[in-house]
Amino acid sequence: MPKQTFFNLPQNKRERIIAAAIDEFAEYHFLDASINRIIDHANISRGSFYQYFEDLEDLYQYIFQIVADKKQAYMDQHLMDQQTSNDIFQVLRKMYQLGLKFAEEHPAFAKIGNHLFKGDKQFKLRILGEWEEHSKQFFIGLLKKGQEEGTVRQDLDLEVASFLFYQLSLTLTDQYLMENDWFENINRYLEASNEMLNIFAQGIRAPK
Amino acid sequence: MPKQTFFNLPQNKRERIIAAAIDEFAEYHFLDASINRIIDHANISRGSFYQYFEDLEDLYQYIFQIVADKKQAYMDQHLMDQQTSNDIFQVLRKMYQLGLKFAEEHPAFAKIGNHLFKGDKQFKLRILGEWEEHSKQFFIGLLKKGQEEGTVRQDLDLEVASFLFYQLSLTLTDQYLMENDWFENINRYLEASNEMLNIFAQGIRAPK
DNA sequence: ATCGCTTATGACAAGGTTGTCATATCCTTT
DNA sequence: AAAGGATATGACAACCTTGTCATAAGCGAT
Repeated sequence: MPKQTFFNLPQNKRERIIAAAIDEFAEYHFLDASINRIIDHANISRGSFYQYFEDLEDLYQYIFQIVADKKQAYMDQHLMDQQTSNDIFQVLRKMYQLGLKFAEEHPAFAKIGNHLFKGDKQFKLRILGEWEEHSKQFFIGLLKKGQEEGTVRQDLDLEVASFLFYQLSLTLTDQYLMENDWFENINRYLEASNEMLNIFAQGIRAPK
Repeated sequence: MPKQTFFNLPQNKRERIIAAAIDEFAEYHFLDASINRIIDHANISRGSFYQYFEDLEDLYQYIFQIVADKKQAYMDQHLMDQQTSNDIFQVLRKMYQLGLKFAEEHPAFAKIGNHLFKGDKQFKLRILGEWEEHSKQFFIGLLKKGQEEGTVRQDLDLEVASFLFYQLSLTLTDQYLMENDWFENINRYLEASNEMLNIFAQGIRAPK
């Protein structure tokens, strides 16, 4: 957590620092980020930085919390507005869509997340803690529900399917943020996510 | 390409340097690798390094070529030994399997490739050139053949399916090399790759 | 053994990084 | 206005990085 001094700062200065940090962490993984670039960009002195934060990781955790909150709020908001259909295929479709749209609307935030997921495993664990495990369990729960309702094959390996859904949503966002890697534009990515879910749906659906 | 001096070296010294470089590039992406660590590990002086190589990228390209050749040979060898079935699902299954087994048998090599695929896009392009595009076209060709034979749905978006196959093989290897991320051991990964292909197969197969 | 080519060496410059600290400035309260 | 606490500053040490270069050592042929 940043020191009290940071929160005493005039709003505009605080925001300048936050903006500089977001830019830095969007471009570089935490382990490659530089305090020098941040203080240059934010126009504060080296000494000040250490008056506000313990070190770079202190700042990173603060920024990452902002990102995580933003994404959480985004998902909550948009998953609500349309009444949550009980169809698990609908839920998954919506999640993929929202993931991509969040990346489109908040590329810097998305890039920060992306660096974290792609980069050093130790660091990822330190920042995310149990989050990834929860996420995995969420997917498994969703699929289990599908099995109980009879819409998902009984013999499906839920762990594997959950791996598929989770990893592919990360890959999709990653590729999108990479810019013109596989697909041309956001719409093609949305199309692709849809088609992928069609494949999955047909692939895991119970036979009639 | 390394300078002539390097190739004039006594074999054992050359191999010491290659081994040190492989270790370094297996642990760190090229952009994070350090000449200092390599020369320490190889027990040569700083000056010697520059007598053998233009710079670190010169060495990297040399090492990467070794890795690429090794993998190519591995694939060729094992795709041959069992007569190549014409079934595209069989081919894909075998490719996933071999990818994982190569990573198991040659973890350092696999890690080097992995760093390349996960890391900086500019650098990846510089090293791989058109390779990724060829790879993509290979998958598309495979699927197109399936469509012509009537085993793959006509309305399948081949670009998306190809994305799926390509990215997932990378993800699978990546997760395996990360050690005990999703699945416990190599066998569980092989199982997972099989189950994933079952899902895909059912997902893209033409209706009877 | 001396000449000459090849190889080896580590000190060095120039640039980057982080964290500290003595000093200066600002601002509020008295 | 003066005192005192909070904030700002940039020089500095310590450590890393890369690439160069003058010098030294090895080694084969004459």
